[in-house]
Amino acid sequence: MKKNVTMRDIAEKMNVSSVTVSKALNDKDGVSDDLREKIKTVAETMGYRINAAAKSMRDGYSYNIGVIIPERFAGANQSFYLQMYQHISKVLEGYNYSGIMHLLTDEDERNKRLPHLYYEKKVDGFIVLGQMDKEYLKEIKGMDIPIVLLDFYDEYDDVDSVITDNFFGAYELTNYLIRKGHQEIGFVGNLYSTSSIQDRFLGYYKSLLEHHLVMNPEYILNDRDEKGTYIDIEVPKKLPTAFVCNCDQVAFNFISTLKKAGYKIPEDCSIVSFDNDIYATITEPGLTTVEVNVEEMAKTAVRFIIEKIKGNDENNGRVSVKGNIIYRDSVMEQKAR
Amino acid sequence: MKKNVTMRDIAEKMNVSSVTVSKALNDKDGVSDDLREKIKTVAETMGYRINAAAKSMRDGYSYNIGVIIPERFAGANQSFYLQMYQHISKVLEGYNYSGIMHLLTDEDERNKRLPHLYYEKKVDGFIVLGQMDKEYLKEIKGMDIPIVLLDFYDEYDDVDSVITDNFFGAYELTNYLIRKGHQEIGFVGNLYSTSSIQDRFLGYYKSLLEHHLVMNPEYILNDRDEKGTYIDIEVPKKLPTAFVCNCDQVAFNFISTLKKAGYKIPEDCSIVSFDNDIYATITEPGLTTVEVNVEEMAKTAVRFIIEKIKGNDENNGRVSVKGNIIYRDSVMEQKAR
DNA sequence: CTGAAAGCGCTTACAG
DNA sequence: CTGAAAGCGCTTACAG
Repeated sequence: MKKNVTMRDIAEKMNVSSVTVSKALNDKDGVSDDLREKIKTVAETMGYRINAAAKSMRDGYSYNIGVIIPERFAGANQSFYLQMYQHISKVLEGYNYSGIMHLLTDEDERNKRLPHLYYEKKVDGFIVLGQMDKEYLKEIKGMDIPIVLLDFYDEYDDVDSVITDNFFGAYELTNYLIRKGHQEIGFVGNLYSTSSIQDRFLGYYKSLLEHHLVMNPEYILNDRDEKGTYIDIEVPKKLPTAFVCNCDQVAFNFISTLKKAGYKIPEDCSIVSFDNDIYATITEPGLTTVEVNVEEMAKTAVRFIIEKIKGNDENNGRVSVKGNIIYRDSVMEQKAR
Repeated sequence: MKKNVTMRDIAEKMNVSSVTVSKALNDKDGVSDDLREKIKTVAETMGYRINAAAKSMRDGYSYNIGVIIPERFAGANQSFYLQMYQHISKVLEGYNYSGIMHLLTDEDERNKRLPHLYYEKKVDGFIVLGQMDKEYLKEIKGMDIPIVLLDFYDEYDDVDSVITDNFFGAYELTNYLIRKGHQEIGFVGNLYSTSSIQDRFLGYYKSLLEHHLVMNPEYILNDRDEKGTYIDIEVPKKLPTAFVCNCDQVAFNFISTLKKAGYKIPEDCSIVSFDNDIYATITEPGLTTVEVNVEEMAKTAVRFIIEKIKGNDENNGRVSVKGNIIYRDSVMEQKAR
């Protein structure tokens, strides 16, 4: 098998020019159909494969997109961003692009060191996956290639971002509880920890307001410290009839705490949450939860970045992708009392 | 900010040739230290970034490695290969390489369609992550670039592979049970399903043989059908005092089955398993299990592929990476009876 | 120590 | 419909 078959090799073999070969293989005008077919056949036989580097150099695109993920979001039990990357990678293939993952270390983030992918012009744009230091983000925004933020947004609206509709998801989830007859509903999550939790809390709150239900501060439970480390959740003396938890893992922890305190789920207290990750299925009972539409988010982010690369510099702003409620057995109909 | 600063731009600005700029920036001989420093400074100021495509074309390397993962191994609850990819990607960066994930669809696998990364010469080699169809593998092996198999091996020894030491891990795990006084030890896993399970079974068996303990066929329990779908595990009338499960998830399922049958773990039956994934910690009690050394496996696979690309065509054969036993609370000392 | 020339493999703009 | 020329940005081998 010959190692490096080039267009010129094919051209020589067929006594045509390499220009004609290029046109034939790329389905461009300027070759007769007959010759085109012949060239394609010979190319196939000779095992011709295009040289991406040469093409890249010629037209100035690398056909690669960098996906920046802060390393702290890619730990052993956090597969969410890895799943997201997987979808991105898959969607990019459909555009003839490749996705290159870049794990951002805490150190590089602190020292504002941009990915080597940037310094080598190895990518045409970046999808930035996961909230990061503001100063670092500013640095990222200073690059002269397009970026799209994924699963978080910047305070300034000058850059596109694709996020889950946390607000609306929690709102729908709470509406569902209310339809099931619940009037006293708590929330579990540290409101000062992440933007997602805040939005979920506010969606929950809006639902309460809309139904003229009271938000009882004693039913707003903290689940983690400022650094994000989970803490023991303090169970109030008297329980509401339901809780909205900010994520499945916290729901899992909380249910185990409630069980130890002698409560039965969902008989004594209904629980709903967010993510539909593994914790939603291993909890007894299974959790009614909002599934994030990872695929749709990936598709949207990729579409935006490709558009920008193609030169369409329209600002898409902040786009929310709606999740779906997955119904399981953690909610019980509440009789009026 | 100027868009595309090239070496020539720097050269013109400084009244030297682009050859000199190239030498200076690449720390090659042939430039005075003084000039070198000046060039570097100017390059920095002008925001020069090397063009990977041009470099690639020149020296024939893409500085990319493809990582092929069969799509069925990258489902929502299977983050193992994604973790592995993440480590590969990280290790590659240290070699100035990038890892590009390619998800192999069942369809492409059936039709023996090679990754587009290959047809575009976009990668210098492939790490093949996860067992796949033999016919497809043959196709892969027919490519004219280096490959390394990761987490599985081929029946022929002509290609390098890096695997977990399943055999030795299960052997050590069983030895541990025996040291704890267990004499009747079962195994959970379909022996005809995957090579990993087989090897784990054989390691378990060797430990029994070495200690002159009987392998009771009634204590070898099936956990899945031929397609890999988990089935209800049939609990034997009389239990041995311990079981080696082929993975944490199965241990999780099995323990839940045993509990429902009224057994207490580890009092009535000790359990050990493999993987140290999320199931090892959510099981009550936590599982004593073998942790796969993902990082070391990634390092080894990357080292092999880079060596091969650099032209060292020494055959490394099949290399096993040892795991570590993580001790938790699923094993109880067994008093002699 | 410095630089002119050549070439990596492709594609576009232009001439015939 | 076909092809000669030029150029993308770099680096190596060679000449001075």
